Amino acid sequence: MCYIGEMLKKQLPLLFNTLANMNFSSITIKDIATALNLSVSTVSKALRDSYEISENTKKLVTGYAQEHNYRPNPIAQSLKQGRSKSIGIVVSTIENQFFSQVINGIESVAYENGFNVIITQTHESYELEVKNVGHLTHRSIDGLLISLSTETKDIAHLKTLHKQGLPIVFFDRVTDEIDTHKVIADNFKGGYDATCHLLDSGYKRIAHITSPANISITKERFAGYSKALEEAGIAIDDDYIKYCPHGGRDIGEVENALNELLSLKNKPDAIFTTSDRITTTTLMLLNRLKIKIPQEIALIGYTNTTLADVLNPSLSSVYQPGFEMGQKATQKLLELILAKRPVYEFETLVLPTQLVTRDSTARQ
Amino acid sequence: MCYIGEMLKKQLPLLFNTLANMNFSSITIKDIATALNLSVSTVSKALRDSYEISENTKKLVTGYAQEHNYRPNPIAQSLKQGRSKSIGIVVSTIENQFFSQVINGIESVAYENGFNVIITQTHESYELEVKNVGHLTHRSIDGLLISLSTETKDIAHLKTLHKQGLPIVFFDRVTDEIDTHKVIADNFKGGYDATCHLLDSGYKRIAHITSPANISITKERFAGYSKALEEAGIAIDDDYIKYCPHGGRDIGEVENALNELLSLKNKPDAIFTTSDRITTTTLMLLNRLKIKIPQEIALIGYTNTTLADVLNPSLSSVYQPGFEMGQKATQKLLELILAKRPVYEFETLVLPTQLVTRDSTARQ
DNA sequence: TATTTCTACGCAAACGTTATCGAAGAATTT
DNA sequence: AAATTCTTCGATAACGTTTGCGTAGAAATA
Repeated sequence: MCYIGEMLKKQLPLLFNTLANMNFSSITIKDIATALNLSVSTVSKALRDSYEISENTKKLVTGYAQEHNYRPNPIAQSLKQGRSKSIGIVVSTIENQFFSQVINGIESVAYENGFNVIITQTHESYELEVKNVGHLTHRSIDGLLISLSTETKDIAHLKTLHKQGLPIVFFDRVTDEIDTHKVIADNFKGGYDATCHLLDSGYKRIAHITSPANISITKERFAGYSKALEEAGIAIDDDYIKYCPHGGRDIGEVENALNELLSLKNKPDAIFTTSDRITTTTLMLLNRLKIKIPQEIALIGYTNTTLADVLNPSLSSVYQPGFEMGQKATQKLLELILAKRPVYEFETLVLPTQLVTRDSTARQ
Repeated sequence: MCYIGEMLKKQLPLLFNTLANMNFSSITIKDIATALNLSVSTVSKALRDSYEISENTKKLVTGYAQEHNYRPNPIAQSLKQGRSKSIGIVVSTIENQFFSQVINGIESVAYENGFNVIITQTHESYELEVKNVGHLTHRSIDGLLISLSTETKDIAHLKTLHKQGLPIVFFDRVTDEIDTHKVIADNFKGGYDATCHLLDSGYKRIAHITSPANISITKERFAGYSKALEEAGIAIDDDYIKYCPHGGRDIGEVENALNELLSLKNKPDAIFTTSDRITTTTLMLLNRLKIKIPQEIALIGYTNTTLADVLNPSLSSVYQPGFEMGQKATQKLLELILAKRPVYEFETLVLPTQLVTRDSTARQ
């Protein structure tokens, strides 16, 4: 029909390319081919340094490519090769500094290996987790890094993918039901150390506000807490254990837990909290209630905020190596992705936590 | 060659699909076509509800598709349509709560409209900014949301893309040199309000620790600071203005700024800081130096940390509507992306900041 | 010189879509 | 009954790559 239009299109491919379909990846292999009077396959092979191509034409092609800033279209490559060179991440929320540190670790390793990352957030919702995982896999990720949401009890959505062969590495909140690499902090020791520290500082009625019991970190940290109490000859009091259904996502659930603790006949003299949000929210609520820390109640908790030092009072905390966790998890995932043959040997890396004692647990 | 292998491949496409090329997007249009004895084009049109297809076959196809959980391969769609339904984000670091709040706003709007996001971080490095923008555009993003790094002075890398027609929306740290939509906080008013508050509280020697002068937010906030002082009849003292080259990325630069202020003959009695990192680092350093806040020096700063209330002392701050900024910026970007014809009318949205006064600026 | 092996390149198919066009048969109009 | 229009579908090309295979000519061997 529009002959002149077609003519122009042939002569000015670049112009029309940018104006028409908004694709900014400059020139294509085809452009190079026509410019150098070669076939696309020759150009492709030259760029990939194939033995089939002479040194002369290789130089010709790579020269022209560099000059015109050629970069292969990753979408086309993904389609052809069936892999996208990108990995999916599922965390509860990046507003949590622990997770943003993990993500920084992930990125550092991923970028180094030519992979890019796609970050999704569950906001502690099972439904969103399923949805995100679905989105990610349909965007053709090569592998998945996931920390389960607090709501997640059924992991069928992940089992299916795992069976289909999608490389998955769990970090932080893991599951026993899938056999693959996992990277976690030493949650048992974190809970144990925190509780021991409280005991050593003279506290005896130690409460525990934590995430739902179904997620791994809750159980592991609780186990450490229990062990420390047991060693000190103190019985576990169920009244002292409070669970926040959403891991502290809502202030209300922490408020309820705290109120229940404060209305006990035998009020706790110390609280050990897990999860960043629960910890900082508890601190805020205690301050709001004008309850002196640590004089009336001591507080120690898991948190990765860089502000622990400058909180009121400065907050004793269990710090997790988030950045390192991200790095390690990504390394293990890349091992799976790049493996020539199926991997059947999996390991669980346990990274040390760090107890930092500050004013909120000062000895009375 | 391997006839039996080929036979199997035809009969068990799904199995081989998953085992061979690791693509998990279940079945393809072709699978549906062969299963229903239709052509691929018919199936494609049926799925897209084309008028060319009878209701009968439409039902047949969509039924089969649902049953077998068909989902179009987004990679193939991207390649075909020249757009990827994804938008790129460039921020300094997601560890900064302000930016993670912005990102949450971005995601909320993007997902609602079927777009996914790719987040990249500059860590305040110009080099990384250029690199990230390059990566993003070559991954065929449909649009870009960017807050410039503190190091960025030359924006040639963005000008080129903008000229080529890539939809770009700036937020937070913007530039005059590119005419497009921008979403910023009312930085002038933020600086003005903060300074007025200090003046009202009786402080007179007000220092200012801020980001490099080349980025927009620095200038705007400084203008507000200046205006407030001017109205109060106080001359601007250059000795009181300190710039942190990396916006507080390194403790050292904040430490230098603070030391210089503290060694002045006429020490400031209050400090107004910009940027989350500078603010919290200043607080930490003052505490470390055992300088009483606000008795010796008052402190107010830009920060979006949810912990301002519970810092020691609780921190007066200028809060920016991060989530809303992300939402607005994404809405404007989607307008550009989805526009039928080129857009030439651009606007700059200015969102109100919120001054929250707390103990760190209490009246003396 | 006649045959074989290299060397260096092009053809064509494929990845999963979408879109243009042509066409067979049915339904409608003249 | 003949001509036209609808309806419904399929063949084909295209997006930008990669790759197996075929092959022309040069080089090496017999």
